[in-house]
Amino acid sequence: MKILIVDDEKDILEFLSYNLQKEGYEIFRANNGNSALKVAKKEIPDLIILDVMMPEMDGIETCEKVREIESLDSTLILFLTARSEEYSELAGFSAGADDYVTKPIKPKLLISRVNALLRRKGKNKDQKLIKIEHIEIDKDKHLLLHKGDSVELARKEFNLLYYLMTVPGKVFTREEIISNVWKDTFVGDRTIDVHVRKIREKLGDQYIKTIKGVGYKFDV
Amino acid sequence: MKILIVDDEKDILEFLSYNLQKEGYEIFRANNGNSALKVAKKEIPDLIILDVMMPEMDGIETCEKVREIESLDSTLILFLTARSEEYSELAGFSAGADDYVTKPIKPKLLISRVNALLRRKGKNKDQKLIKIEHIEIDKDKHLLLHKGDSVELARKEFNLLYYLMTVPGKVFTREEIISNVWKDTFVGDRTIDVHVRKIREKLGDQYIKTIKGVGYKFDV
DNA sequence: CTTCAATGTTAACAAATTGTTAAGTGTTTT
DNA sequence: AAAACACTTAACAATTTGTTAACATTGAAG
Repeated sequence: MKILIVDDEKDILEFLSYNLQKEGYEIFRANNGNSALKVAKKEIPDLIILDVMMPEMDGIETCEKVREIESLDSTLILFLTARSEEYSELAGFSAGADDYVTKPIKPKLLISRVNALLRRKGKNKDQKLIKIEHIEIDKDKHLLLHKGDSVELARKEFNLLYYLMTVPGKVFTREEIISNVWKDTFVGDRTIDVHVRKIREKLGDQYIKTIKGVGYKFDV
Repeated sequence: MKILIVDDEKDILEFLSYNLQKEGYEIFRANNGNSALKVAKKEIPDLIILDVMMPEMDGIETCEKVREIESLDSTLILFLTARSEEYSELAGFSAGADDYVTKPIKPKLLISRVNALLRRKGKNKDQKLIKIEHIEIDKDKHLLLHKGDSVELARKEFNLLYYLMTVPGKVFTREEIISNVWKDTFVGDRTIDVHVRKIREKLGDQYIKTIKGVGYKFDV
């Protein structure tokens, strides 16, 4: 698993490299947007960790450019941002980010987010059982456990939730959701909302988060 | 272990009976295809040794008819054939044969083949016993125990329940069920429902659970 | 703080899926 | 040969699921 870390501060670059290397990831670094794009094209990383605040080309802009590169369309992007910065979370997501971590960085949190994001790509590729904190979903058994209790979901609700959980933290656009959960049938936008609502009714509101203008994501 | 030997030559019938009886098998005989079918239906042998070349109904035809009899679906069939005969090995196997021995018969070879075939059948015996809580199912003995009481299921009902119990909790789609329990015959969707209903009638409703839009699963 | 597009909510309706019964056919047992 | 049993299907009932329309609410941008 390759991770490209992009930050203009050497200390942070060091710090993140060290922590993620310990987890067994192969690390590449860049200290500005242009260099990041060059390395990314060459190495095709599985994940890019992007500092939002950088001189010249900032994280948002870099993200947008990455998203225009076809060979990188399965690469995930995670933003680092200071809580105080004027960049809104929304701007990041609508630029195509999959997740977001605020500075100051807590290594354990970051690593768990990175692991969650990359869950699908490694040996767990076709994993049909996903556990995230106190939520457990088993596709084969069509079973959803919430804090130990079994929760019954209808087929579409189940498939939708399962799809969101395949990459926790990642924002799925409506387009992605429709093409994956509905395959070939065409349905209106409100249909997704209704299903999301039904899942929230049964599981609680906190798990499926709406990113207005972008899509939905599963997060604990 | 019961073996039915079918040949129109009395000498061969004698010869084989003698040799296999020595091995401890219970032997039945028939000197033509029709008589073979009659005996087989009554005795349900574990193995049928069939001469391919017989007057009236030949071995291939007899084999095909045996394969149509449901109560004989776990019976093995071994063909005897002269090397010079025009019957191809392929024809035998596609009729549903499990093994093939050419004449002239070498007793040692035949016995070792018979032992091998029946050992394999016997071996599966142990693997085909599944216990889940207070339900116990034994495929070879065709036996189902529910809280210590024996419950009688018809063949298809039994096979269906057994199949669901091979992976408790897993949801099996109708497709999976049909291709595994019905093999090559094509039946309507309602057929599965009816069998499920009959099992529920005898065992109680709680064990086979319907996952609407997905399939059925066994769960305690 | 107002505006407006995006999303949330509800209830009604449509569609899909499964359950049930009974009847026909074939097989096994008596 | 009759009776009992097993299997399948058709027809219909019951239930669940999926979708939409209509309207309410939200929240980001100006």
